[in-house]
Amino acid sequence: MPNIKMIARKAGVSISTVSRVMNGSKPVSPELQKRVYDAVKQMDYKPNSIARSLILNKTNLIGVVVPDVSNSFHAQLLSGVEGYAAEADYGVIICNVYRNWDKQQKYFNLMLERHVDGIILLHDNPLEEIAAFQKMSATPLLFASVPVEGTTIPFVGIDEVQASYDAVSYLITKGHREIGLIYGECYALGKLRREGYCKALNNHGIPVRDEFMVHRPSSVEHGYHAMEQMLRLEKNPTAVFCVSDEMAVGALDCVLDKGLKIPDDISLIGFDDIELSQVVRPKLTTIHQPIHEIGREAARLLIDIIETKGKASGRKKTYEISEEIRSKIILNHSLVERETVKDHF
Amino acid sequence: MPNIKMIARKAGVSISTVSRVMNGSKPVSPELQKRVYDAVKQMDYKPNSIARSLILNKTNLIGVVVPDVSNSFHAQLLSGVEGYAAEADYGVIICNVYRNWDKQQKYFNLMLERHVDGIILLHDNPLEEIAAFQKMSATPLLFASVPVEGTTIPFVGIDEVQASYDAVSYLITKGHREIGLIYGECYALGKLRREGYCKALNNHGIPVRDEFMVHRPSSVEHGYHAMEQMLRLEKNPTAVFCVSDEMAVGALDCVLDKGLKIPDDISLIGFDDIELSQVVRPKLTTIHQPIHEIGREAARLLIDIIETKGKASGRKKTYEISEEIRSKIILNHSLVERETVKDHF
DNA sequence: TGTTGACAGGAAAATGTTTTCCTATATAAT
DNA sequence: ATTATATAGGAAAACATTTTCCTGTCAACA
Repeated sequence: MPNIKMIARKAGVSISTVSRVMNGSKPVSPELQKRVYDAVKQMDYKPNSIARSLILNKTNLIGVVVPDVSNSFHAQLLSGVEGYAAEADYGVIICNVYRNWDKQQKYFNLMLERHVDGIILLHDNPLEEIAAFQKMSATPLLFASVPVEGTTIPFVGIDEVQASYDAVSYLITKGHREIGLIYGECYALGKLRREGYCKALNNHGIPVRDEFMVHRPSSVEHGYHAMEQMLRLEKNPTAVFCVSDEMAVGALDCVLDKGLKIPDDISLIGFDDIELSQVVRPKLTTIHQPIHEIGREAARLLIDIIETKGKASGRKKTYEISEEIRSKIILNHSLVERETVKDHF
Repeated sequence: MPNIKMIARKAGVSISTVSRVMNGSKPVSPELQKRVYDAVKQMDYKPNSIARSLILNKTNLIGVVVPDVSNSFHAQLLSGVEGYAAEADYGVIICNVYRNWDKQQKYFNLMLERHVDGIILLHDNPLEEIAAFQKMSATPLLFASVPVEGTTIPFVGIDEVQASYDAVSYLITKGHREIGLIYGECYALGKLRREGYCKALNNHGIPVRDEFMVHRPSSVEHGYHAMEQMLRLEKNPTAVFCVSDEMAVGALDCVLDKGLKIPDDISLIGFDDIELSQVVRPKLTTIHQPIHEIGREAARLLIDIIETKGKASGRKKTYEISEEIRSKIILNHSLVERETVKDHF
């Protein structure tokens, strides 16, 4: 692979000139420009981004810390991130923590060593770890899809409690009054979605009943078990709100296995609108999250922060303000009616 | 962030000594070692991997070129890759070509600029592009899950024709003689799986009929349409082999929509055993690929090649041999019987 | 005692860029 | 004509490492 020195020699100019031509960082006479371009083309020169990174202190790399890439939701989000990042000439490196939060520390160190320009977090990190990280490095962080409370770290996602509220209100509108909740163990998400659930019940004068709320890790299998537990109650709910489609699918399986019909015996509503929900029979009514879009916006905002931060290294004031302004992006959710909810009057 | 110089100063030793202690590249007296370790701990020093990469000409980064990360199959494979890579201290950067093969070129350039240590390809690349790439750089390549013919590039995956053969033989064993094939547009995969299909029919004295083979891009939706087309035949097949679970799920949907029963009216068998296949009703009988494992093995083999290559830069002979030996890893597939295939005698 | 060898550790080169600093030339202004 | 100014372009520093080369000390051996 040719390097800048070889190009300089071939074009009969100095190294500086080649650099200037490549980056347009200072005017160069047309004559020399041409000589350089010719040499570049002939030798198929590509600047070594490592050397660049070293001196510019910028890697054009962002890290995505993801609980589990093989999970449909995360994969889709990741795809959104990658899409925008690629357009903006950033590379994406993935840190799959396999829902094993201990790995987090290892990955944080890795990202520090690699001098990633920014990090997108896809799960609710313990705030102490975040704080510890921020103490060590100024690398911008951003939460996507998981709104962690008690931090000023930028966020992009949807209004979780409103979305849950909408889901449950919809069930109520359809005449349901005994409404179960199956929610996940993710602290941030679980709490907010449960909050929306309770709020909806309260606003419609329906008492919140503890036995109607079951709480499991988010997965198809746990959704199944959660529903099993729910069906052991003396009186079944007529509708169940599952806080993720994964769990909803498991719950659906369980209901069918018990010989009950959906939506005739029990209505079901999910959350996320992942691919699964359209494929399952009956098709799942659910809250749609613009997952891909969340990923894209997350990348956009993060890169924005990275670049304004870079520019403003002299004048700090302006940067902080502009970051503050755009530090929370809430995208629209929607309810998509499919086949798992039925009137109940 | 502290650098090696600061550590050296703090420990009262030379830069070289710090480096030697960090890497164990040359013996250092216990006394100085301790001084260095203390300084490292106190200042929380982490070697800058960029500077390292620059001088060692090694990034510990591998690229994965993936048609579509949000696709369940690819996401799972990626997760396998990342898993092994992380253990071996490699980072994974993703190149999502969105099934848009033009982006390929852009990504190849990007990887060259970034000096990735190796690349895993997850789709059947035009061989000319590969050849062009190899002309420009010695970066090791590897195909995972897609066996491209006519190249010596290492491969990790399953025996595609045998697997298809097994699927179709299974249907035949169950008494089916009119067996449809829905296969994808991916050239390498489509060709091999079709080959297995034909071979199975031939070996059992069943004529291959053109109208029983329909050919569409691989997706749920296209699976649906493919099945629609198949059902317009004067005489329907009694069983259909879909060359991917995605298509099978679409096909299943279509059959159900037409008011037919699965497996009573039509048997269906898929390929891949992605998450979907267990969640769909009836549950899909399919060929299981060890997807995650393929990813892991791909990463393992690639990294192996990278490292032996690095070591052997002096003596080239041994490297080439050892690479040749292990350049194709075929993992075991299996047939998983679920609910979409029924006897037909 | 003098010579050889092993070996710990430092100085400096090398990696491939960008950018600062400087020089020399050309243009404009007095 | 002389000075001032802009500007094209080169030399070299800087980035954070690893590694080669060298020096000096100490032990072993003749």
